[in-house]
Amino acid sequence: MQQLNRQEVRQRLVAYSLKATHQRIVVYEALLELHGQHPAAEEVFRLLKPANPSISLGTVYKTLDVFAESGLVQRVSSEQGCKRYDANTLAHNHIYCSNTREIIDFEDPELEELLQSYFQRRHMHNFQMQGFAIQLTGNKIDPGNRITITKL
Amino acid sequence: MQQLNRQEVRQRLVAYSLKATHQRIVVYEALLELHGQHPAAEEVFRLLKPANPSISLGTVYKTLDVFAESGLVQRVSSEQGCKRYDANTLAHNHIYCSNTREIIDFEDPELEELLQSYFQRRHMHNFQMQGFAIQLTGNKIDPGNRITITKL
DNA sequence: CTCCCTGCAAAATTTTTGCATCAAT
DNA sequence: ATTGATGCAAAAATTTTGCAGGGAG
Repeated sequence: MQQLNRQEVRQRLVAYSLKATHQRIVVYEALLELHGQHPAAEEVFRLLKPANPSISLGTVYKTLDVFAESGLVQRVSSEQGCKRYDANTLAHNHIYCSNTREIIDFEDPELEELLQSYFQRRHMHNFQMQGFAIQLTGNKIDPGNRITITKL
Repeated sequence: MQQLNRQEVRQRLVAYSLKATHQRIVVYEALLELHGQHPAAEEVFRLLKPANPSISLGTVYKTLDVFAESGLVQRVSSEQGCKRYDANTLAHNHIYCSNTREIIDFEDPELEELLQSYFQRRHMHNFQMQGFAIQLTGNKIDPGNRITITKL
């Protein structure tokens, strides 16, 4: 995720027709900082609170909801039973690790292209497709290390 | 989803090393009946309760959890922030409708095969892949009708 | 008979809501 | 100045837990 300064965050909020309040700015910055972790509201709040002692948990909930509705961030599917968010609206593919319960983004342009052309050859009746995503499930061997994918 | 009688449900529970209690049987039957709806615990409970007035909501929660841990049913990813379950452990592909908030199963053997062979040509470092799933997002045009997919 | 499952109710967790006040445009 | 966002606290919704009694193997 790219690094954004205050001014850029402001502009991005405005681009999504959102009032650029201080709380919204810091919530969005927290999401950027927690990039790759797909945090729930509570986790965003915990990160924010020390530097912004006056912010309230309710506001974080409301803000994340507004962000998701506006399309500024994505709600991420999870099996954990709580709402989780991602500032990266481009990467849609996720790896679920059943060991560590992590949700890990991955991008694979070749795979996207393969699916793109596959779905172009299908016709959906009564459905307007907006996008697709792939999820891999499995286990990290070494929980402390990263997962990498290479061609054979 | 295939129709199962009591005896077959019993056998299936036992096959997953689960004691075949009356509550487990009716919870599993409810999941079969709600096939395609990916219900949360509460919805399973509502369906069950009239015919089984003595069953408790807590038991439904525990039972669904036990089912998911044993592999008898799947937890289904959702963006709704509650745990949802599916008795169909074969179909992994889902369509999310942002209009109706439905999660709709779909199977597409050709697509599975395509992905299967794709992933066989990749190597995952530090990850043991167990399976993959595709999710389509979009909108049902007519909420009252089914979605169908055909080749062009 | 034994062990695990169940019902119940309380507690914990997560999320939403109402309202007076405050701040961004 | 206006409008909508915030903080706070209460309420609602969801999920977990502890324990005494009950039922399956």
